[in-house]
Amino acid sequence: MDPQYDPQVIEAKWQERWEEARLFDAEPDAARKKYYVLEMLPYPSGDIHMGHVRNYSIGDALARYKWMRGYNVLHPIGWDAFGLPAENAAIKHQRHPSEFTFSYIDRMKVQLKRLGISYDWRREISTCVPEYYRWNQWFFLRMFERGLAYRKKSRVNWCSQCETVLANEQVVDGCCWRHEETPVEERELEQWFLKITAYADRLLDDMKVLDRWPERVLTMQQNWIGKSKGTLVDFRLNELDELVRVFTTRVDTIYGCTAVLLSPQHPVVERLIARSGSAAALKEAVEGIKASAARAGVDPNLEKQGAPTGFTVRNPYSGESIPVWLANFVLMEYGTGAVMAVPAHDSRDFEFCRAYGLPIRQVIVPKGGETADLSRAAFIEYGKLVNSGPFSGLNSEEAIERMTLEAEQQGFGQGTIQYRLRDWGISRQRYWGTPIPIVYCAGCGVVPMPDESLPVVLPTNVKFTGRGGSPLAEVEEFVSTCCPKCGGEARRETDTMDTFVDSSWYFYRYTDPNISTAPINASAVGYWFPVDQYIGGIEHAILHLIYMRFFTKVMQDTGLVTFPEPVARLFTQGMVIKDGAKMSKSKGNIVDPTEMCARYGADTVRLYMLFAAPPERDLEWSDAGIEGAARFLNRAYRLVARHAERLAGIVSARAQSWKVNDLTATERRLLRKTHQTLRHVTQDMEGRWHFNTDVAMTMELVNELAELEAKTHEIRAEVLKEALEYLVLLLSLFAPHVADELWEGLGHDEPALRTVWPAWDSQLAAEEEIELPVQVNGKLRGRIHVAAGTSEEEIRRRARADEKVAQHLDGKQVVKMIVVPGKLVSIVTR
RNA sequence: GCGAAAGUGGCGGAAUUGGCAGACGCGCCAGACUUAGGAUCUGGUCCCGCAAGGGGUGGGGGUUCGAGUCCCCCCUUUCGCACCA
Repeated sequence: MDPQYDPQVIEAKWQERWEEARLFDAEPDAARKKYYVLEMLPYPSGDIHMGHVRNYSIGDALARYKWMRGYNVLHPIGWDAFGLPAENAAIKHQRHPSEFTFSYIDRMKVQLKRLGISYDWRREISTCVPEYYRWNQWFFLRMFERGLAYRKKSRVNWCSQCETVLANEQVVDGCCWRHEETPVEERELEQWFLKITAYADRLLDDMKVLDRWPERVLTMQQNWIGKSKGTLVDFRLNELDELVRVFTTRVDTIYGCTAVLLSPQHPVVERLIARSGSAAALKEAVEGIKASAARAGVDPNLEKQGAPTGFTVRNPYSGESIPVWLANFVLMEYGTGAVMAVPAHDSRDFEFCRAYGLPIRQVIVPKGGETADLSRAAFIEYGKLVNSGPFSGLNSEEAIERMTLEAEQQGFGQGTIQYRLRDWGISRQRYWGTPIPIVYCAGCGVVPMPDESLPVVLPTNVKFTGRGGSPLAEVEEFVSTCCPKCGGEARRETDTMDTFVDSSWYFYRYTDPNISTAPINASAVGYWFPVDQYIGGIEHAILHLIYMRFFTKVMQDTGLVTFPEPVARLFTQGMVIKDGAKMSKSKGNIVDPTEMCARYGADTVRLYMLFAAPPERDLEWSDAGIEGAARFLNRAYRLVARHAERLAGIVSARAQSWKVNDLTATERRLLRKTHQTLRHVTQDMEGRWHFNTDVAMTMELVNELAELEAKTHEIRAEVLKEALEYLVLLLSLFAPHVADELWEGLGHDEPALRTVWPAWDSQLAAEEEIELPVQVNGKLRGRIHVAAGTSEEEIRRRARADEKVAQHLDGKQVVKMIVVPGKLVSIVTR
């Protein structure tokens, strides 16, 4: 074989061979155990980036390992192909988004293939083709039938950059998730929603199945769903016949309520203005609070502001009359849009009431009997009730129960559960997405398209003006249609679906990507599911990863699947950063993987991605670092190549056939390192996933081999071959092309992937001579060398006898001597 | 503010259960080969000290024969949530 390492030649050769051999094609096979490795599908933005490379390098190492462990491995890839960037490019260049999308897919596919990831390319899918998105429509219709897809007018988040609505999950810090500088605006729009809230409890409960998901992701989802148990209480207005309903989790504090606070958007506010003696002033106050509430949405440190309405309500428990105020921090979207202010026991109310001089009245005292200092802050913990009429003396927990019951019996309130989670708004006023299969008929109203009529195909003759509004609304042939029910004139829905719908079920489609009679093939899903390992970025913790779970639950309810959760194990990898910041065009700190592949080869880039940091942490790109990876592969290649020809015909000694005593000291040393490395990597692949240490150990093995090269004559060919073969197999997880080249050089016809992953021999891996450090009073004073299995008594004797140790023991009395087998000896003196 | 994770050489990082801190790689220093080197190879490289020795894992305290690792307090960074009533 070529003594020089030429990654470009080698990588082209093996990519071709793998493809010819259909090496990564997987078909269901009941006789074999399956393993489904999934990486998040990329958006075809035009170029792959280092984040992709990292993601796929991790997945590929796992997939290749599982193949060699005898699994039938499904490892697919596809394209999240609908979306705004293509449409924006279309507007800019006056070409169709599909042109961009497909040319970008072609281009990224070339780049992706250049990496040599073990994908079954036959299963590739693109979400923007009618054969795929018709099933989005199909799912929508199933949800519509079940009342899970519904239409309502509501205040929604509008991104002026995207020119469309965003779901709540897509708003980050008051700004658009794609445009971090663009604050979302509020608009009133008729929108389609998916009723994810109906699944809130199941999304929470089923987390117990997700025991191999990162705790962090589950916590984030839990917080997002935000379940809280509380009480609704009606306060009657004294001045007019209206109720103001509040939600509280602390009804036990209600005797300390000194005001009721309204969101400026609360519907009762209009009626208060109408009945107010100073309507103009009140109206002005409302507008002022509205404005400051809007700012509060963006600036969390904004001071609490409010204004009295001049109206009062009656506390249904105490009968007391208390004032009604407007407050900028009361959210219309959560609870009822009104809260009871208990300044003594809620820090926000405390801040508010103190600012406006409203009374602060303590009704809870600490359980232990100590006093709570209410001059600086509220006492917000549970405690014992005081000054609370008949409930005085109760503990908070008990009081909440009793007082809620009281409200129910008296008819002025009830126990309830509130969620922070809101329904998923999926309407987008854009073109490049799945048409919503609905028509509006003057006679029949909102009419779903029948299944047989699917797909509702995106028309192609669209003008991309960039003027905003749904482009489909401008396409008369699309909009005007017949009502499927009565045949009369009707108009089509012109919004398209959020692209997160596409990615909510794509991983099912991989199991049979071309099935045209149903969204998924139940028997293929039955074989391959659940996804054994999903790998992707943490940024989808509460976007994609919650939508996906929701979809599966709907699929379970419609009988499509039989399980509640699609992904058994999730891994979230860290970002690739440069100069301390995420790589981005705007920062100009992008390192192009394709360029790196051209310079160093894909194996080097991939190896570096795995070596530079443990996978869950952020990885700082280093130009010098990748040089190191390249050097290592060079060294490894040349090392194996030097011996390949001589060893090609030799049959390797699989470890078991050797008796340890048959080996020369040099052979023993070589095989020890070999099997130690094999042990480390194997154990790590089974769960810990610190690939950086796996690569480091493999480097150590190469270093050991290089060091022993001078003594090659002391190593039998079969032994050297075993060591080199195992080295190559280890390498094949991280740098598969060069590994296959070397594997072939060592005399194998089949790629390394077709080999059974070797088992380490614990006898060979064991150290026979152990160096034990000896501490005297906690300080390292000497080292002794003993054979493995030396008795403790002998170790004690040897430790004392060590010259340096003896010096430190001189004239002292040994109080204690601790021998930790295999670790150290610790002597304590007086 | 709340929650989580993290803090180790000049840098990325290692130390799986409380047991030799700094594996592996980068960088740097010295040397070899060379017309040349940003190639390759050899040696060195936590700090102070000629050495013996001493110090050292964000800071302070504690438990222990022994702490990067466990406990308490504090600081910093990153991420998530942020008036959720």
